[in-house]
Amino acid sequence: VMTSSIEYINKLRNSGLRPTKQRIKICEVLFNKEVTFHFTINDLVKKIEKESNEKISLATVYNTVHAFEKKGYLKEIPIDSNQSYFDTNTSDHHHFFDISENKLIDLEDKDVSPIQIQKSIPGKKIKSIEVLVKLDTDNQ
Amino acid sequence: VMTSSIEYINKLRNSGLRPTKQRIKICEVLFNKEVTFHFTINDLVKKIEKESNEKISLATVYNTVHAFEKKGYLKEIPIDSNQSYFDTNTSDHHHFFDISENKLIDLEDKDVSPIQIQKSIPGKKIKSIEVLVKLDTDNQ
DNA sequence: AAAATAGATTAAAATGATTCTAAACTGTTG
DNA sequence: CAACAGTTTAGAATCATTTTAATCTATTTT
Repeated sequence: VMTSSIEYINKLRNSGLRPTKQRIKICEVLFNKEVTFHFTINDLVKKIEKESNEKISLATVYNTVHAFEKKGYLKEIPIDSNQSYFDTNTSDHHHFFDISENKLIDLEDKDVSPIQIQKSIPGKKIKSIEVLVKLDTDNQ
Repeated sequence: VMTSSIEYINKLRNSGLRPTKQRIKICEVLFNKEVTFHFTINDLVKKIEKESNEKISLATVYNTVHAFEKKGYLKEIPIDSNQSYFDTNTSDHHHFFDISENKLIDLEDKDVSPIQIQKSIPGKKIKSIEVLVKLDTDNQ
């Protein structure tokens, strides 16, 4: 899916985010793909450096990723780690986490039986349900 | 459940861990309760300071918690956060995470419908399945 | 179209959780 | 008791992330 930067500019403006050079570049790296993917901030910085000549400050990458997350263009995936993982696939779905390779793999909704929670806490409502299936090498 | 330190000494010895003064104290703080609970390293340090007069080095607390986790006496719960959460309840169960209060709540096995994963990855086997249900304040 | 302003970017410093280091200490074994 | 391996410790180091405060830029106002 080749998306022209005009579309990103509109997307950003419509979200109340100024379409800066840096944000447009980050949109291109994140969303100008036919496939969704998982990344850490560190991965993203490397991807940006690789796919463009301009250097973007680390603080800007953090700011932008958080802004995009807040707008719902990215999802953060909680993993047992001290690093944040993000997903450009913002649809409702769960994950495998391959421990030996430190890699996330999407589980489609059809791959996981529907989850029902029979307990509720007064005054609280469910915001999300996330399943993380950890995988290990199978040396049987 | 009042457990005497003799039992912890045996538990530690049987696990190949030397029963040091510090480890026994940490056992008392973690396991000498009729209820299980969740904690961060920071919580635990405060608990130790409160429940005893001896000061334990932060490095020792980290070492011991990781040693206990490896032995299966503690479980780490992955949360979207930069802090590690641990659980003294090592049985198979899932969690609520109350976002506004930053607090974990146990879900009993009966509270969650059985989860089946229909996808498999060659050469990998499932090590764990964890459900995290995020809760938000219900201001309807 | 220039001026004003609100928002964004930046490098560098600060923070905070966690890990490492290397020296002193202690439980265990012979 | 001596010797050894495993532990503890304070403090330094590390690493991801956030903050700071100055500079810059997109948008709005004039």
